[in-house]
Amino acid sequence: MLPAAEQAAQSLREEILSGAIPSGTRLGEADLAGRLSVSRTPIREALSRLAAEGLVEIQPNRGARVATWSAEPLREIFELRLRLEPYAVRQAVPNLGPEQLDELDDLAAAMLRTGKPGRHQNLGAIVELNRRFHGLFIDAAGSPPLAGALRGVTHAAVVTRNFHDYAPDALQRSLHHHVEMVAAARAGAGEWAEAIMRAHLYNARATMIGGRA
Amino acid sequence: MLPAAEQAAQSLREEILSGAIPSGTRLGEADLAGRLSVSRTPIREALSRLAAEGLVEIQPNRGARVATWSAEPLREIFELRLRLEPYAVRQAVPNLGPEQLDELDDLAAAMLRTGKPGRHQNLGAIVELNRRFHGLFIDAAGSPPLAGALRGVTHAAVVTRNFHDYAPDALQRSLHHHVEMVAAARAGAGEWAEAIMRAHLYNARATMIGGRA
DNA sequence: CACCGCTCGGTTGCATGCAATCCTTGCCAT
DNA sequence: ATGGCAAGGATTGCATGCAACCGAGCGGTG
Repeated sequence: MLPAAEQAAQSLREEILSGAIPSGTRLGEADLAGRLSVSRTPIREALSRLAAEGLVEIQPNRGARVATWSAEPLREIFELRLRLEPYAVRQAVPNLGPEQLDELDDLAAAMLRTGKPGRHQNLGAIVELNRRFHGLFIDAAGSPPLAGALRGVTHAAVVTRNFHDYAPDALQRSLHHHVEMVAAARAGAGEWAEAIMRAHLYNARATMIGGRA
Repeated sequence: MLPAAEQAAQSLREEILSGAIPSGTRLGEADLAGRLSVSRTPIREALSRLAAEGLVEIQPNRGARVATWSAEPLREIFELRLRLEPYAVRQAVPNLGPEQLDELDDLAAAMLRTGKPGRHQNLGAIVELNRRFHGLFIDAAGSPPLAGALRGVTHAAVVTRNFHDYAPDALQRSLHHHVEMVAAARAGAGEWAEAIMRAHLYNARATMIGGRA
C-alpha cells in the first residue's frame, strides 16, 4: 500500500491533467481531505508536490488553486521545451529497448485511432496518452536533471489546452509526428527523432499561441 | 513574521549550500525540529520543498538525506545550464534596471576581492555571492518557468565543489567573466553577455569534470 | 560456525486539535 | 449612496499524539 500522500498527489494530478478540475479552481484542504478520505496532512504534502511540479499555485494563508497559464508563460514554456526536449529525444534513442519501442508504437497508434476525425474522436483521452509518450522519451534520456526540468513544463502545456483547439490538420500532423518519431527511434536515428520533435513542438506552439515566434 | 516552514527551508538551504551540512548527511525530522525550534510539521514541509529543488533526497519511510551528486549528473547539469543559462542572460539584459546593474557590479567586485590569491582569499564566501549573481540574472529574465528549471540545477553545481578545486587561473577567469558580463549588460549587449556566460560555463565545466565534453 | 527469523527501538507517516490569518458581510459615518 | 471599518465565519498553519514501517541486534537452527 503506497503512502496516502502519494496517492492523493496522483489522484489530483490525474484530475487536473484530464481537465476534470478546471484551471483556477480553488482547492480547499478540507474539501480534498473529505473527497479522498484522508486527513489534511497528506493533502498538504500532495499540494506541495504538485506546486513544485507547477500544477497548482499556493499563496500563503490563502490556499491553493489549480495553476492558470496565460499566453505569456506559455510562450516561455515552448521556448524551454524547444531547447530541451529535442535534445532529450536524441539522448533517449540509443537507450530505448524493444519493449519500450513497442510501447511507444502502441501509444502512437492509440493516439492516431483516438484522434481520427469522426464520432469516436476522444480528445480528452489523447491528453494522457500524449503525456505518457513524451514522458517515456524524457525518462529514457537517462538524465534526472533534464527530466526534472522538463516534467513540470510539459505538464503545463498539456493542461492549458487539451488538444481541443487544435485545428484538425494541425492535430493530424501532430499525431503523425508521434508515429514518425517512433520510426526514427526504431531506426536508431537520434538526429531524425530530434528533428521531428522540434517540428512537433513548433507545430504545437503555432496552434496554441499563434504563429510568429 | 513569515511562516515557520519557509524560515526552516531557508535555514536549511543556507546550511546545505554553504557546506555546513555535508553531502549525504542524514536529516532526521526530530533533530531538525529541535535545532530550529519548530515542530516536525513545518520541517516536513521544508524538506519537501528542498527535495523539489533537488537539494535533498527523501526516501519513503527512510527519511531525508542531503543530496549527493556524482560526476555523471554533473555533466548533465552543465549540458542543461549551457542550453538555458546563456539564453536567460540574453533575455535578462534588457530588463536590468540601474540598481540591479549596480548590485551586479557590487557582487562581481566583491567576488574579485574575495577571490584574489593571498591570505584574505575566502573561497567559501564566493559561493553565496556567485549564487546571488547568477540568481539575479535568472530572475531578471522574467520567465518563471525558465527560473524554475534553472534553480535546482544551479544549486547543484554550487554545492558539489565550492570553488575549492578551481585551478587558480580558471578561478581568475571565472571571476573576470562576471565583471565582463556586467559590462555587457550595462552596454545593453545581450548577445555579448550571452557569449560570456557560455564561456563562463565551459570554463566551469572544464575545471569541474575535466575537459572533453 | 553461518544463516535465518524475530523482537524491539527508533523514525517516518498520518490524524486531530488549537491558534493565527484572511475574507466576507453588515454597519456606520461621510 | 458610497467608502471605510469591525466583527464573524471559514481556512490555513502549526503542534502534538498515535499507528505503521524500517533497521539492528539477538536467539534459534541447520
